[in-house]
Amino acid sequence: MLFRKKTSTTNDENGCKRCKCKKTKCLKLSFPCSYCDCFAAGIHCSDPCSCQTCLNRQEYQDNVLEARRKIKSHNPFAFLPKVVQHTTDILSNNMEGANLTTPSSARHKRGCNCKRSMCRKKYCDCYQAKVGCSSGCRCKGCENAYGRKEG
DNA sequence: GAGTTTGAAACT
DNA sequence: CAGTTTCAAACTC
Ligand SMILES: [Zn+2]
Ligand SMILES: [Zn+2]
Ligand SMILES: [Zn+2]
Ligand SMILES: [Zn+2]
Ligand SMILES: [Zn+2]
Ligand SMILES: [Zn+2]
Repeated sequence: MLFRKKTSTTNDENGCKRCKCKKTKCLKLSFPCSYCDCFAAGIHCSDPCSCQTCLNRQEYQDNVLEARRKIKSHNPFAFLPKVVQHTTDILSNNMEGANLTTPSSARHKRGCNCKRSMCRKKYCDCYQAKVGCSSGCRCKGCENAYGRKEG
């Protein structure tokens, strides 16, 4: 087993996320889209990351924790260490539970809101997760290959 | 690799 | 809560 060349931009199977953040210092959330995936995953940036002025590192854990606290203050579910909850609908495509979701579904992730991609590309969180869209989605013209939203 | 498109996080 | 801004990833070339 030699080191594999990482030509792909997707995360490695080992958990490396390989972000490329520039303005957020890797201290903002992301599910996978938007902002830093490393920070959202609760891990520090690693070698393969191409981020600039990264603060998501052990040396700056003070900043990391501060950023986490700030986000948690608004979203208690945002960064719980152990995502024991049903992580949502989006991964299971079922919303009957529908309880919890305290403030405003907090970590939200309840469904996509695609307008132009028609849920046919990874811009759509549902498609990225390989699940069909559900009633929780507000997509328009849904064409999710894993299942269209009812309607 | 540079440039465009996209939708969610963050902000107001 | 809704509208706008900001942002990095997905995508295209
Ligand atoms: Zn980052
Ligand atoms: Zn990173
Ligand atoms: Zn980083
Ligand atoms: Zn979608
Ligand atoms: Zn969806
Ligand atoms: Zn959809």
